[in-house]
Amino acid sequence: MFAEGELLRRADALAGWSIAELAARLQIPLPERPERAKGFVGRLLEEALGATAGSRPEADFPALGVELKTIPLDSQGKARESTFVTYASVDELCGSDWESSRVRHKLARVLWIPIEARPGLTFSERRIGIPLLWSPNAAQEELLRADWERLSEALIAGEAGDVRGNVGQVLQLRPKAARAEVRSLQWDAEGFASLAQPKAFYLRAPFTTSIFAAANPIGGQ
DNA sequence: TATTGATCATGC
DNA sequence: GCATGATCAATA
Repeated sequence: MFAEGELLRRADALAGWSIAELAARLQIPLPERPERAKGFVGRLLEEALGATAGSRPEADFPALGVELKTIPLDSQGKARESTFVTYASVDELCGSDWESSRVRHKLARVLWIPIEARPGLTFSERRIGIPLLWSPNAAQEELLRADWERLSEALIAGEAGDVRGNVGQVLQLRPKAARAEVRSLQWDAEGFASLAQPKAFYLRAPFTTSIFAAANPIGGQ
């Protein structure tokens, strides 16, 4: 396994490539219907950088503790989408605090790879940007912790897991399932089971935008 | 048009 | 079914 610096160097070397060019170099065919290939760009970058976890519940680079995330940015550097972090299960949140939470561990070290995005762009037109190796600063971590605690409490308290996506300043809980009617077994604080809609933590787009803005102040490229 | 809820593909 | 990777698309 290589070091963090080597990972960043490899990611830097991809900047300027388009998604189509990178796919061609890796001999990976482009999806015929891009609108149905939601995870394609993320998997392509995993492949390009040698991530090992695949679909296993691990960091993408276990030896480094680094999580790889692609993020669609528009021409102004604004994130176009929220960022999936991890599933939220009531029983796991019950005995957990922020320090030991999966959200904190997932976000402890993230290699962000911006990908040009705006409606109508093809894979040939979507270029890879300059990567950012990030850990939350004190202010960012405080925002995340406050939201995580609020959302966790709300999820645990909610009888049917009725926390909506409008709660949370930088972090939110949203449904995450193949279909809207999917329900999964959850246990509450007293150990009672119930069926609830699976939910996951997401980073709100403005927060992700601010990560790049802070790292790339006005005037920087 | 930004946000929230829903969905698509893949590998066990 | 669940966790990985996200983006689509209806709604507010």
